[in-house]
Amino acid sequence: MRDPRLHCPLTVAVKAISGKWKLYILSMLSDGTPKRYTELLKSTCENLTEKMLTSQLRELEKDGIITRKVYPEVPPRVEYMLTASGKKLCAIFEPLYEWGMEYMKNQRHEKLPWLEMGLRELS
Amino acid sequence: MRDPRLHCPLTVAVKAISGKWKLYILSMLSDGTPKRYTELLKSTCENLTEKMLTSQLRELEKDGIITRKVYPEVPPRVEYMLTASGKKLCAIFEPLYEWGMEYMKNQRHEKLPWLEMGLRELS
DNA sequence: CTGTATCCGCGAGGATACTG
DNA sequence: CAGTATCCTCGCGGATACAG
Repeated sequence: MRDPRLHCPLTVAVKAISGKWKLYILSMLSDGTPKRYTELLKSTCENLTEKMLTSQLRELEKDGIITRKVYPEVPPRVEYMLTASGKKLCAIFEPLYEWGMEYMKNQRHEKLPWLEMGLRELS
Repeated sequence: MRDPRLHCPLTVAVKAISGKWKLYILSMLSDGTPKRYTELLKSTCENLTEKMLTSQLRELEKDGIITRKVYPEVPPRVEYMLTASGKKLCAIFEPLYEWGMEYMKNQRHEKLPWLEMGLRELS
């Protein structure tokens, strides 16, 4: 907490979504239906490892963006979903998404199979 | 460009503002008046080094978010300002800023001298 | 099924010195 | 004034193995 940038709400907000897999997780949860651990782990073709998924989920939970619900069953079941704060956050993604579209057009990134894997458009 | 996340406009947008000093620079430029190199370097109490400032400015320029204008004078003068794209980006910061405020309230980060140094509120 | 526990490589970011 | 050029540190993220 020495870094005075962390006293800026804007910086804090950006940091909260800057983890490598956080946008992916958030986009998965943004449809409102709870998702299980394995569900999140498997629905990306990339090698999102268990350690990474867990660490990102823990940070999002600590930041009050998602909730973690454990069902006392065998085998264990854990579901993740957005909090009210997390839903507000996802709502802000829309204009950012639009900006990113413009950006990519201008930068002429290679032809766009953008959303065909994992990262879905936020409704 | 192997990372398929980079095909997602949202991810791309967040990456574009994720450099350590980019929000600081953008907030400095957001009032519309051009800023000189030294001006940006000095107006933070933290040790933002020349190398860091330069690299962040270069990336923002490459991403079409800011422009760099060199005046052929002695001593040299260089001014940075937001592009149209950069202004659109800064406009999106407002809701993010608001979200960050709520976040900080809930997290009870230490009492708030947030903006007293460097990072100013975006108008 | 849903996680920890280690170990490690790599690259963003930092310190310092030098320059047109 | 407005930058390069080097070198180095540090921790994020990845690979793999193990556990309740």
